[in-house]
Amino acid sequence: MKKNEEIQLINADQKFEEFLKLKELKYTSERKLILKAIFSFDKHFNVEELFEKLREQGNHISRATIYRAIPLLLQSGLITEALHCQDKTSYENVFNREHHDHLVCTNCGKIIEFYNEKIEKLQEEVCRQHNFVPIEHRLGIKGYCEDCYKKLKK
Amino acid sequence: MKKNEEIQLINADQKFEEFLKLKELKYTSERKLILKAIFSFDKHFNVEELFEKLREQGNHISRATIYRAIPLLLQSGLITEALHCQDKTSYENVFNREHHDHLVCTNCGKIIEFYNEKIEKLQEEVCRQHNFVPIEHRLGIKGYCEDCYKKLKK
DNA sequence: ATGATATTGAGACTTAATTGCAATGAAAAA
DNA sequence: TTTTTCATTGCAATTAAGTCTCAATATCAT
Repeated sequence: MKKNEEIQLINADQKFEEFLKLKELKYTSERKLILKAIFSFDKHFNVEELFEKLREQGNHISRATIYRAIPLLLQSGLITEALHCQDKTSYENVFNREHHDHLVCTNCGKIIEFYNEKIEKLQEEVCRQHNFVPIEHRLGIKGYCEDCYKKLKK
Repeated sequence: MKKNEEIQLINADQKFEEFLKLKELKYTSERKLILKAIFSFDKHFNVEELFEKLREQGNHISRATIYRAIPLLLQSGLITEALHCQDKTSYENVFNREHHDHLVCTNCGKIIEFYNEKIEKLQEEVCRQHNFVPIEHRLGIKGYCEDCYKKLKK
């Protein structure tokens, strides 16, 4: 684990602990290990991958426990549900990362992240117009990445 | 069925037929009935609702057939997968309807549609910057609608 | 250290979605 | 119109994600 990842994990750990305390829930060793495993992914993961990763790390934690931890991690804001790419629900570690939106290539699956300040502002404006209080948003644009488009044109 | 709905159905019918012909597939009576049933929904539906609707209309069409028709309808552009609101996958009839994005209340499930020209343009710009060719996009903002926010504040 | 209670693991269960297969039906070819 | 081909259908079996139950266990406030 890289140095800065380690620091992030410690901070995430704290945040999760505070969240759990607030809800009068317990910060069990299983939950600690799950959080740690999440940080060993580059970014995206699904439940099955998380289960496998934990086993690799020598910790057998039941799927049920993982499924039960997910809503807590979502609520605490440490992860979010990722763009519904294929079949399985997948999640994204978003702790201490900037918000961003996605361009998803429907051909090769490549994901390009982007952030556009103006779009963000306009969204806030739309919410105000409808007296809507936003929590989070997700913008996904499906299409063809440069390489795939070239291939397909041939 | 209202007059304009009828006309839309006829056009959708044509579009679906063309699509199937192009793929050397058959436009069966079952597929016709499924399309008709979709048009009798205000807009959103899921497979179970579609199955029920068909039964109400006196047509017993098996779930398998419906499940097999869905990808074709998606590919033909007559429907799209709707914002993943709760558990079941739901779809949206988008034939001849203006594109729009969604505000989704996480408390009561209410969906507010909106369209913002500037956001659309900015998205196109982002795509150009990344040499990305968009097919479709989806923007969903989760949060609290006016009523629910008032209730929660109390 | 103790006790109240949240949490865990295992496996049964639920439910959405897919698949195999024999019978059927659409539509191109004759 | 009839024949022929092969996509399509319905049913039931199957898969797979996710949830639930319950006895045993672990956490944490006191």
